[in-house]
Amino acid sequence: MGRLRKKYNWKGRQQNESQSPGGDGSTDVVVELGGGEKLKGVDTCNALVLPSNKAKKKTVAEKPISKKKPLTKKQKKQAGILAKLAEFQLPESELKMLYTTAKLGTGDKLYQNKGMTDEVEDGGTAPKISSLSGVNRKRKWKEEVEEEAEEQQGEESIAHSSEPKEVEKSAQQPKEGPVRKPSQPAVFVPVDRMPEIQEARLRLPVLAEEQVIMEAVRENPCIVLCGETGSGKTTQMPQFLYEAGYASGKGIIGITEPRRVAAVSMSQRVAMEMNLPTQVVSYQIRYEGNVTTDTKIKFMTDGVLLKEIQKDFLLQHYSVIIIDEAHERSVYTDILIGLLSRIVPLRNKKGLPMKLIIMSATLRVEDFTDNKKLFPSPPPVIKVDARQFPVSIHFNKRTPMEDYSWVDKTGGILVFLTGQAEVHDVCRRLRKAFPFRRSTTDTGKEEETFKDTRRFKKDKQKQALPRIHLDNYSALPVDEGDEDQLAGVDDDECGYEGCELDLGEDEGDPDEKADPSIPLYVLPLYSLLAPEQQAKVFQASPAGTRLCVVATNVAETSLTIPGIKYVVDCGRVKKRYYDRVTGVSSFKVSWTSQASANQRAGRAGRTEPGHCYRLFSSAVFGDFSEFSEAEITRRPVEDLVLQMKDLNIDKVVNFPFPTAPSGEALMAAEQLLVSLGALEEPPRTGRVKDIERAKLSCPVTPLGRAMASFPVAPRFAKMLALGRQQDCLPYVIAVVASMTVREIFEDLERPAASEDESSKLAQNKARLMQMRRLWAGQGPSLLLGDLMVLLGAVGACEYAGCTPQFCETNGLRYKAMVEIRRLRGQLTNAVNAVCSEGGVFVDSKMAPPTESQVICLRQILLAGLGDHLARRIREEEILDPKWKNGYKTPLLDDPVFIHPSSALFKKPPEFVVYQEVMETTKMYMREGLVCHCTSTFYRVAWPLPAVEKAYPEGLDRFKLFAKFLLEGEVCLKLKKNCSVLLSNPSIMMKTWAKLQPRTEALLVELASEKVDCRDALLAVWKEKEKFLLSAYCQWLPESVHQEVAKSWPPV
DNA sequence: GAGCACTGC
Repeated sequence: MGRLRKKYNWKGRQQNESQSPGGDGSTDVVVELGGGEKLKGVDTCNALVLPSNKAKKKTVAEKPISKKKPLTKKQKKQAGILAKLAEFQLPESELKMLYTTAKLGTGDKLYQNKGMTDEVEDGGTAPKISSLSGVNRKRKWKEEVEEEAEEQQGEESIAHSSEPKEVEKSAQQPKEGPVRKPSQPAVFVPVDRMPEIQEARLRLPVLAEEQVIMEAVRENPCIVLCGETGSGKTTQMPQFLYEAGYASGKGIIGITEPRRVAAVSMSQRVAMEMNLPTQVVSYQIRYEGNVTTDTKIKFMTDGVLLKEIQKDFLLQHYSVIIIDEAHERSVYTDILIGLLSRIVPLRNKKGLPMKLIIMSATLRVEDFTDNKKLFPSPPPVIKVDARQFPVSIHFNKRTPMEDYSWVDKTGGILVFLTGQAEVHDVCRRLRKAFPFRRSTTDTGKEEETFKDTRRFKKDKQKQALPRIHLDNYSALPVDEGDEDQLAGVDDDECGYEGCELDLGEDEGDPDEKADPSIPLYVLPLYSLLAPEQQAKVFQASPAGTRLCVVATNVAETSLTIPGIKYVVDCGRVKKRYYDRVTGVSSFKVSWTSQASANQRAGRAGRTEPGHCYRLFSSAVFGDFSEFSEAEITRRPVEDLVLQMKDLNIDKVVNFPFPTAPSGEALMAAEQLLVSLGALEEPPRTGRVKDIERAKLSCPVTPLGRAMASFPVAPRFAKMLALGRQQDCLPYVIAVVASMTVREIFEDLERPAASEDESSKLAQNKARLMQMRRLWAGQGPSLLLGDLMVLLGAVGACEYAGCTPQFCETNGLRYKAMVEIRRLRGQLTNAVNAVCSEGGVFVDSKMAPPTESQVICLRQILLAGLGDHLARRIREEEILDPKWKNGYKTPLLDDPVFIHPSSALFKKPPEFVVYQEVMETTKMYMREGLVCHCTSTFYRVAWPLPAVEKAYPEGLDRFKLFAKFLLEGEVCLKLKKNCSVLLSNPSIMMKTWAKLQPRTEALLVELASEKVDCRDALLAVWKEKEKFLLSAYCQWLPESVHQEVAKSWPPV
């Protein structure tokens, strides 16, 4: 109890008690709980929602201790002063004005108005209290005002040690003006929280550790904070830092989240808790944000901060960076940590100290702490408890290997499966097993469900699955369900071998017994599901039913469904795999990790004690890997490498990755970037060792820098960089945007929820096929293959105003189209930023590309995908009947195929370029583009058919003609001189051609008579016989001049 | 002749 009083920032935590005018403590608890209940379903916060009985008890118990006891003595005194001072207090409106003027002066005054009622006793001298001496503040906070700057640079200085030395330091610090400030503050910035918020905060485990955490922050440049979901770290850590003055100077507090929704909702949540406007607690995500010059706490997605580092490597705008959800090990998070491990010491050296706080939900932090390359002296790890309710884990006695999507155990509420198809399959089986009848409620949903069942019955029969005793289900009284009976029926239906094993386990559990008696309200949930369908899981389920969400991994991290008590976990995940050698992608289902299984289980304990049913045995669980691998080790890294090169990190191998990508992956990235012209070509001569080393440290080129400024994959960035030709940029932007956004077309194969829907799906399918043909165009536009379909779809959708209706009738995914629209906007800005005279804009009425634009577009697209070329396997090469219609690629032995959904499927061209190869039932190419190229291709040296190229306009026209003339293509008589030419004819086309008198002479003469073709030349020679002679002779040694002159003109 | 989990700039 006494301990609580001494806790760091105890005053901050209790201020509501003393300040809220009418706040009487006793009712607070009730009020708070009421409020908490209201929050149900919102769950924007990991911690503050859904107070439970347990939480209630805790609060009640805690309250008299934490509040009343420590307060009475001092607080009373303060309250007296407060009251007195309040008489002189300015009205809120005037305070607001002070707020802005204060901003012009010292940062310390900035916050006075906020906590005025609370902190007035300090009067003009801002309420500065050392964040560290906060422990003792109660005793001596007034005397210690000066101690404020005590620890300015004192990474080493200890909390309460206010030795004379330190005080001296403090005296010097203020003089330094701009250099002192935010990251080593010693102020206490009051926050005016609502009483109920304050109350709720106090229950958070992380609050109990505030002192420890803040001491660690002050003493160390970097700390690691571990706390599971429910600890409150995400919402509270920024507040601790704010109160400790880390946002009082010029620097602000930055927090990165791996998802946009989290960044937005957390900023709103924290703003609400702190009673501050969103101009002060703001967010920034890819396409939007509400950051202002007043922003002090900024939530953002990790990619946003990475882009900011490109603009200002030292992140001088920030005094603290918090990396949230670091355990997820997203690539950007990993890169950020690596970069910040270098930025933080640099900032300290510069006298602009900065703090780094890495927050993780698991204790797997060795990759950060035991990595000497990353942090030579390991950062301290602070662990915080989580306010989670216990979850009983039930393992299967035996793990069925064939199929794991059982129905009999889904008495729970949240079911984890691996993919859309499974989700829909299990949904319909559950609906059948636990029919949801609308007798008690209203709406026409019953019908839907009924039809649904019928429809799937048909489906089932089609699939020749084991017989189903449908009668058993429908006859089963809704309120008399018996688990065993149902399970038995289910056994029958699925015919799973392992079905017999698990029923006994649940017998003793009264909760379980009751489960099947309630009809289930079954909802699917996965990422690609339309948002309005997704939203259903957050709405109240119909009366008399029980919510059962059948979900993929979205429910593990991205979406938190309120009120989950039971979790059923199949123990598997579908993951994307890349073959590092061939670049082929595939999806495979595999066991998940222990950490991930525990995370899934934890979803059952958010509101009350829960249960987790694992459809695998504990032995199998024991074989799971402890954690999932870091993403960076499982995917190509060319984008990351380019970003790093742009930051002048040439030797990417030496980068302090928390987990490094493989050498192969780095090498492949470097090679691709060189081939795209983003990196300088490494030397090919010299010592082998040096050559090898140089291959992994190619510096970035100017083109590479431009590419790095485009927020898309390097291949696409290259296309954008080339896009200016022939006014193609708007098209390139549209194509790149649509290739970047995944799943543009609605999945029309998915099972429908009703007959209405199913007929609609069929209709849409037919229409989409028709539209695809239309979009693919005719004649030359067919050469763009599927990209023309994309371009057509995007153009048509935009033309129609990008409405949900248009998308629905044309089989387009609305969310994807909106994303494309925003991405087009962003790319347009990015392109204009690099090349201002371009003046590109997003045209909602973009006309289809002209023929010459199509040809140009094809070349541009090929520049980014040059190595993704495939050649049709000729009749005589077919060694296996399966190779029919197959294509050969440079890197794969096996043939690849055009996907049946491709515009090119029916007329397979000789050559195609593809975006990627994905292995499903076959190796399929995605997004094909017809391709003709000149000369030979790649290391396989395939001869490629020639293609007509548009003759350039302007001076280039004459340059090109001059080149052909010199090469002997225009007048065959000149061919024999080719071998003695003083310069290579191709230099005519070089930008520096002007530097050579002979190029200039030839060009000037051709241009003077407008000679750009053979006919024009012959016409001029008729008039002027000696035309071009002297200019041509400049290209030849004198020894042949006479002979040339003799036979001039060479016709 | 079709089957793709999940994210971030």
